Formats: sequence, structure tokens, C-alpha cells
Amino acid sequence: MIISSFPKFRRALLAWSAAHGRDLPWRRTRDPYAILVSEIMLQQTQVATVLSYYREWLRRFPDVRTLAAASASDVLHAWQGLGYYARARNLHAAAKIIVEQHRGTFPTSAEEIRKLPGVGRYTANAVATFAFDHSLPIVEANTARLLARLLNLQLRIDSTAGQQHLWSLATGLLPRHNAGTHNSALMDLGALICTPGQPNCPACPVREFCTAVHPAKLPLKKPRTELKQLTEHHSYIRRNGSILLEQSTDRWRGMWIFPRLANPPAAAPLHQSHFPFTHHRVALRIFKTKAPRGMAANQKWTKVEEVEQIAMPSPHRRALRELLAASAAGSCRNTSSYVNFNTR
DNA sequence: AAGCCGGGGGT
DNA sequence: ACCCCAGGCTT
Repeated sequence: MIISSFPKFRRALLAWSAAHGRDLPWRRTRDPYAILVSEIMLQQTQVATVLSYYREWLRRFPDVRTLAAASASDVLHAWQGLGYYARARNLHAAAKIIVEQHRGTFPTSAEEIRKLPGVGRYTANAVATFAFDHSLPIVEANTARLLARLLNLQLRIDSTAGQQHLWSLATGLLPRHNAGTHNSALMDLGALICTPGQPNCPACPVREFCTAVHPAKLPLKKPRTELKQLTEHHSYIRRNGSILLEQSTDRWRGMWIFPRLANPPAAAPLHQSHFPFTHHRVALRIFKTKAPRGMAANQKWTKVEEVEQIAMPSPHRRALRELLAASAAGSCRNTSSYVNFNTR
């Protein structure tokens, strides 16, 4: 890309986005709180997944004061199923900081926004550019791919040097005014035309500026680390109409899971399933065991009617729904065993 | 610089 | 089975 061609690039990009850009709910507001919510949710999470969570979140926590006043368990419950739960804890903490240290007024500079927990360079600039129209660059998955192809970048985009090239170009392309629209257009182009698999180059409004020789082979990335197998054992303990659950202290911190079982019994598990977890493939096995004499401090009996009200990670949530359904069906048929091998 | 953190969608 | 995703934090 030649610097003198940047104005032409911007005009072509803008004309395209006016006709083909996406209409997304967080673009229909300038409320920095709502935009921050969307940006945190969208970290490593696809737009289609976020949509329903975003609407429900703003219904439950319509403003920063409501979120700051909410309980940690309510916040985690609203995030349930989205993954990367530290994001929810950070967003909650950020709301408290804004209320307690900024008197409820959202900070307007990217520097101040970036001091909030869970907010890095991308998210700070995104909120500043979309909420306040500040002329700041953004580089995330869509724009990184697009810019790497424009540059025919032969560096890995997840390397320090590669990142420097991307942020540098993103900065150079910025207009003085209406940067929010410009940045949205870059993302849309990456998401709709300059796609990961086979980019739709014939439909690209800026193809004349692109130097990629083999665009489908870009961007370069570090090869993924290999998957490791894990097996995790848990207990299914029912008493009257309740189930014993345990609040996790490490992975899924603060969420409720089946109690961990150090020594699995020889009997067949009631439930088995598999789920991916970062670079692991976990076999989840749940055994029927007897109620313990005492209860650990992080455990509690939860009524079956109330399990939907507490935050559980997706694999345990799915297992619980399956076990309850099997249990209900089993009691109707008056059987006592409901072994379920859901091995996928 | 590398590892860690979830879960679902698309192919 | 893979790869991908509006990243950030910790080591």
C-alpha cells in the first residue's frame, strides 16, 4: 500500500460499507457501557454467538450502575455458556470501578478506558472509536487478516513484529473524522469479503490496493499445539429433590459443577461425554455415589427446580439436563438404572 | 515469547 | 476432525 493512495482506499471502503455493511445492535447506540459490553463479549467469540447474550445482558443490566450493584453469581449466570468467564468477572469489576472511582461517568479517553480490567489495546480503542468517534486504530481478527493480505505480510500475525506492521497500517489508514464508521467498515470487509477460507476477491472494493499473491494462504499463524487427552470424574449425588453441587475454585471459578471425584468407582458411569477445552479433549465421567457425611465449604444442595438459576459451565449443564431427563423417564418406567454412554 | 482461558459455528 | 472467532492476562 502506498501512502498517497490511502484517501482513495478509504473512499472505496466507505462506499462499499454503506451498501453492504452489517447492521448490528451495538452499532445502533453510542452508549459506551453497551459498547463495552459488546466488545468484551466479542473477544474470541463470533458475532452470531454474542447476539442473544448481548440483548439479554442489557435487559438484566441496562446500565453501569445496575451491573455494579449486581451479585457475582447473577453476573456469571448471565455469562453462562459464553466461555472465558474471566471476561464476566472483569466486566463486573470494571463497572464497580466506573461507579466508585469515576462517579458513574464512563471515561472518555482510550488511555483511561484501557486501565479497566479485561480491556487491552484493541478493546480500549474500539470503545473510544465507536462510542466517542475518536480517531484510533483497531486490529482484531477481521482487520488483521485484511491488513495482512493488503501488505502480503510474510510475518506471523501473532508475532510481535507482525502485530507492529498491522497496527502501523491501521494507524496510517485512519481518517481524521468518522473513524468509527471507517473502523466498522474494515471489520465488515474482513468478515464478509476477506474471509479466512476463500476470500471473495472479485467482490472486494479495495482489490486494486491489495498486494497479496496467494490471499488464501494468508495470514500466517503459529501452528497450534497438539491436543491432550484428559479424563475427569465427578459425582452425581441426589437426596430428596436436591443435587449436591460444588463451586469451582480453579477452572470455571465461581461456577457450579458436579463434585470432583478423586477415586472413581469401578462401576460404570451414569454419564459420559467429551468436550474440548483449550488444547485438551476432556472425557467427562459422572458416577452415582453416596451422599458424604459432611459437606465441603464450597458445596451445597440445590433443589432440582432451582438448578437453572445457578451458573454452570456448558459440559456440566448438558450432563445435568441429560441426567435429570433420564431420571424423570426412568421413574415413570420404574427402572432403577439409566446408564447413558454419550460418547460422540 | 509462550501458555492459558470456553464454547459454538462452519467446513 | 479440524479451523476459526471484534483478546487479555500471567508467567
